Order: sequence, then C-alpha cells, then structure tokens
Amino acid sequence: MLNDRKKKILQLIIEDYISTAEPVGSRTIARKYDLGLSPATIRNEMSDLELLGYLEQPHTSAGRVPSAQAYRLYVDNLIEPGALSDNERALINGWFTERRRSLDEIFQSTAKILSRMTQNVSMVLANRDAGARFRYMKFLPLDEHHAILCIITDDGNVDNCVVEIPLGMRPEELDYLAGKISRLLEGRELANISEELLNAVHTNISEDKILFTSLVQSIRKLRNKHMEQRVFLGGTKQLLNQPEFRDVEKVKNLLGILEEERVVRDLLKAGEDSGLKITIGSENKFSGIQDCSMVQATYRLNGQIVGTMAVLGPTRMEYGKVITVMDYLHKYLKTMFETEHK
Amino acid sequence: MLNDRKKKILQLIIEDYISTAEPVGSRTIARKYDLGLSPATIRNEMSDLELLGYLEQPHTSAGRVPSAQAYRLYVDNLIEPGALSDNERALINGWFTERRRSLDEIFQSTAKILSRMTQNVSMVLANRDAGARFRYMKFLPLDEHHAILCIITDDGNVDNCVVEIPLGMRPEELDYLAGKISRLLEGRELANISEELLNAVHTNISEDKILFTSLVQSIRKLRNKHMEQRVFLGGTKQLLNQPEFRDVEKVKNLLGILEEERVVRDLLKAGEDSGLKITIGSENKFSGIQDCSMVQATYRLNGQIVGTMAVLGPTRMEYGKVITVMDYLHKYLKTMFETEHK
DNA sequence: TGTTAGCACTCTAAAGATATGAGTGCTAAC
DNA sequence: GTTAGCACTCATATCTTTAGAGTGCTAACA
Repeated sequence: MLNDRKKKILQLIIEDYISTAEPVGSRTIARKYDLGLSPATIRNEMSDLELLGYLEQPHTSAGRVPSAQAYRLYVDNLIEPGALSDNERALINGWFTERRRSLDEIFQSTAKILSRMTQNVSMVLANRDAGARFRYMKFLPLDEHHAILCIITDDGNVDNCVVEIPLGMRPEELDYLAGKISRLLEGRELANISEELLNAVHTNISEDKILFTSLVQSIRKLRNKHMEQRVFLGGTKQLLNQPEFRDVEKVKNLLGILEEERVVRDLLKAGEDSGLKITIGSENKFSGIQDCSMVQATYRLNGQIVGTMAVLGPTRMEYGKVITVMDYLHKYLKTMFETEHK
Repeated sequence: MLNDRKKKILQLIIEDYISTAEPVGSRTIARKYDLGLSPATIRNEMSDLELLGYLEQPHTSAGRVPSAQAYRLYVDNLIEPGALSDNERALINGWFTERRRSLDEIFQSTAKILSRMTQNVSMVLANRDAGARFRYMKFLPLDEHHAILCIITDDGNVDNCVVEIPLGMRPEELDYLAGKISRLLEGRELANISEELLNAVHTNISEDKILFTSLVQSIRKLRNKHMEQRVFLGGTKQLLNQPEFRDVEKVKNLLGILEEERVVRDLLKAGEDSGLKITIGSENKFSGIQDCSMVQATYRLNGQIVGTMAVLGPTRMEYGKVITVMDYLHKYLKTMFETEHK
C-alpha cells in the first residue's frame, strides 16, 4: 500500500510526535533525521499521507499529527520492539523486591511498575487462582457460641470466617462435621463448587439443619471471596505528566471513570481473550476514553487466565516501550508464580 | 480582644471566602449580609482587622483574604457546629452499607465518605487491634513438607502462613507442639509478645531446633502483620474540585507526598495524641503541605487508639462541616465496633 | 518523472496596548 | 461613630500587532 519511503516518513512523524507531543512539520523531519530529502519533498509525501488518512492537521499552519489509522499501521507493522536498559531492569527488580509478601502486593507492585515505566495509568485485573482446589475444611474453636471455619485450598491458601455454633457442641462433633463436608468437596475446583453442589451438601447431611444452613452459607461466601477478581490501579499521578492532561477537567473525567471499579473490570474483561490487545482511540467502545489508547496483555498459567494488565493513556503513547515493559513483567511474574506453586 | 462587631465581620468574611474562594470586599459583605452598616464602615473595620493580622490583601485593589491567624480564631471561637442534613446522613449510611465485610473495607469506606463529604483528601490510619490477645495456635496440615500455621486471637481473627515441617512429622506431634507454644503465649496481648518472650519460647522448647527457629520466625511475622498499621486514602479526585488545585503542578506536588505511605503515616502519627486536632497552614511542620490545613480526629476504644482520620485541604476549608462529618463518622464507627466486639 | 528552491499565504501564539471594574483609602459632612 | 464621595490602584479581559512556523504551489533542475 505505502511505499517504503512513505512508511519511513510516517514512522518518523509518529515517533517524533510521540516523544514531543507537538505537531510535526516537514522541516523538523528533514533536519532531525537524515533522510537525504529536502523539506519540500517530505512536504509532498506528507500531503499524500494526509490524503490517505494517515495524517491530520490541527490547523493550516501547524505541522501534522498522526491519525488513529496511522497508529494502527504503526503498531501492526512499523514498531520495533525495544529492549529494556540494564538500568530500567534494575529499577523494576528493585520495585518488585520492595514488597512482595502476598499475591495482592505482587499485583499492586505490577501496577505501580507499569505506570512508573510508561508514565501512564495502569490497571491490573487479578483472577485469584480460579483453578485452586478445595482441600479440606476445619473448625477452630473460638468461644462457646462461635468457631472459625477455615477452608484450605491446594495452593496453601486459607480463607476463614467466624460461624455461629450451637451451645455445647463439642470439638469432636465439629471435626466430624468438617470431615464429612470435606470429603464431599475435596479436590473440587473452587470455581466448580456450584450452587447445586452446595445444595447437595446441604440435603446430604441432616445432623443439624440450622447449623448447616449457616455453614453452607459461609462456604459459599468464602468460595466467592477466594474467587473474587481484584482490580489494582497505578499511576493516577503519572497521568498529570502527560501534556494531554494538562487540563484538570480531562483528568477529572478519566479519574471518574477509573474510580468505578466495576467499569475498570468490564474494560479489562472485554480484552481478556487475546494475548496482547492494542486498542487505539475510538476503537475502544467504552465511552469517556475514546481519545485514549489501551495496551492490554493477558497472561495464563496452565491455560487458566491468571490476570490481565493494561496501560491506558493518550493515543500518543509509547507503544513500543509499553509492550517491552509488559513483556518483561510477564516473564518476571511467570517465574515468580512457577517457583511459588512449585 | 476584638469587639463583637469585628468578630461578626471577620466571621462573615471567612465564611464567604470559604464558600467562594474569592477575596472578599467590603461591598460584598454589606450587600450579602444585612448588618445595617455601609460599605465604608465595613471598610474601616476591615482595615483594622488587617492591621491586627487577621486579614490580608493579595493586592491593593482586590478584596481581603483571611490569614492563618483568622482561621485559628475562627476554629477556636467563632465556628458554629452544624448538623448533617437527613440527606447527607442517608448518603453516609448508604456508602457504609455498600461494602463492609472486613475491617479494612470499613476503614476504606470511612476514607471515601470523608473525602466525598468534604471535597478534600482524606487519610485514615488504622491501628489493627493493638489490644488483641493471643488465644492459641494450630497447625493445619498441607502436604508432606508444609503445614499452615494459624494464630487465633481473642477477637476472632485468624492470621496464617505456610511453614516448612520436617518430613514424616505426624499431625499429633504438630498438635503437641502447637499446644505447648500456645500455653506459653496464651492471653498475651500481641503487642506485648516481645522479642524476649519469643526467644524464651525458643529456648524453652528443645524438641526440634531447626523447626523451632522457623516457627518463632513465623510467629514474629504474623504478630507484626497483625499489628501493622494501615493507611487508607480517599478523594485524590475531589482534590481537583478545589480551585486551589486548578494548577496541575500543585496537584502533582501533593499527590507526590500522599504517595509515600511512610510520610502519610508519620503525618498522622504526629497528631494522634489529642482527640481533635486542627492544624492551619504553616502550623504544620511537614514540608510540602504548609499551605494546607488538616483536621484530624483520633478515636479510642477502651483507651486504646483504634484509628485516626484526617482531612487535608486548602486552608480555606469548611472546618465546621469537616468536624461535623468526623463526629458523625466517629459515632457510627463506635457503634459498629462495639456491636462487632460485643 | 522525481526532486528541490523560492515565495506568497495562513494561522497560532506570544507580546504589547487599552479598557474595565472591583476595591481601597482618605476626607469631609452628618 | 457613621457614611457619601471621589481619586487612585491594579488585576483581568479585550483588542491589536507581531513573529514565526508551516504549508501549497510554481518553476527550474537532474
């Protein structure tokens, strides 16, 4: 479609615009990059590129700005995947080791790093071990009326909640109950502990109806809690570094959207299927961010979606850098998870 | 010191400035509020107030703006504690019931409500049950090499972590160990489980040195985790609604400070002793927020500090409203905690 | 046929000039 | 003690001018 020279010029314009945020003129290209062409020639080419829909002019006497179509071509064909500098790599490693006690903190760190490295807002959607299996449950006595119900999954996670128990129930009885239920649910993926199964548990055992209703309720609650997807945001501050958000109104607008966890969740879920997804400007169907671009990467472990991370920013985004960073983070997380889960 | 008329005029100026963020002129006061005085008279009074250090002029032909000294007088003497409207009360209750499964979520909601109601940044420092007592510990078997160590406190909380155990150790042995340690620590406030005590536990029991070192380590870790103070922020978005933060640079500045959890923690800890503390402008010793005011309230349960909440904003802050909201939240949280802990 | 120098033209953004108006301080009269 | 009147100040808004970056077009050149 475009000859090599046009492509080259377009690429330079895009990259110049990405780094300066200023409309790019023919002279700039001629001066900054040694193409062996005069401004006039470049001007002619730019004129063509505009006609083809790749460039736009904010006004007659400004330079030109890449269109969404140009960015699309750029990320699909022109982009050259870069590598992180040793410095950056060290920075990332440092941030990660700073805090990483729990899964949540790892995801939070991921969001933070992503935003720091890309100077944009980052979002991480963590699927809490959807594949975890029920191992067993156990009661820990608390006082005469209460015990703590613990559910242990095969990845070594414990979820617990307080349940009410009938007065005078002995520990052995509780152990017996726990064992009975455990045998029914053992080895099940939490995701597959359906309502039907819970109901089956309920009817199957008839020792103490009232206690059981509350127990099944608690199991359900813990199951949901364990499976809950969590959203982590990063870089609402970096946002302010982007010239596009010099205007406070725009910032408010975007922050308003990000504040709604539900919206962010939907946004991320929408792009979860493909490994790497880049949405440019109005390609995105969510209102309010149609002048933004989003780069999203979804990661799996044994086929299961572990999480999805995304960077949201102006269409003028360092796509190459973003992809490189995400790639590095992916590898990092991968080894981290694999050693963790042995 | 000031006669009643001066006080009244000063109060009106402060309140007008708080609500409009514009320097207040003598005519405005005369027109808006029916004092039975002409602008000229008010002008004379204002001139006096300026001489006394209560008012400042941004420039000759602007109105006047209250000084820090004026705000100090205002919060100490002039302020009239308001009441929340039914509407606001309903709003708060709604936000609280929206999510309140865990302690953390309650504190997070508190921060959110505080910022929404006051249109300022809010901070909540939660002392995780400093008074909780060790009840007992228990091992939940996981696999051949690992068990989950659970520590149960008298408030029904369970903290857990995975510990490595020697191959072939039987559940009964683990139970025996757990019992032995539990007897040593039982009834102790977690805060009082000192390093010495842990060392005593360590030397006291000589069954399996290596296992024990790791166990004591884990207990220490869980103790620290349980006692960890947590910081919750709210309303970084509301910040942008304040005219003082129309300038993106200022926003960045403040957000930069709030991003450092350590700084926020120190900031809040500094004002923890008194019940209600209002710091105006440069009264605050922390750099970067010296053109801001902070209203902070610390709450106790049985003498123990449960948490401290604060609102940070421009010196032009609705002090009355902030205090009213905090007061309401305090009562709300109090009943919530008391019913929770019976 | 592709490339380039030259030049008139366009249009924004910065700089400068002018006008408006809110607010003050002071004086003199009530 | 209060107030009307008036000159004065100064930030802000508006208009005007200027400078400069960039374009499109034409004509000449390889």
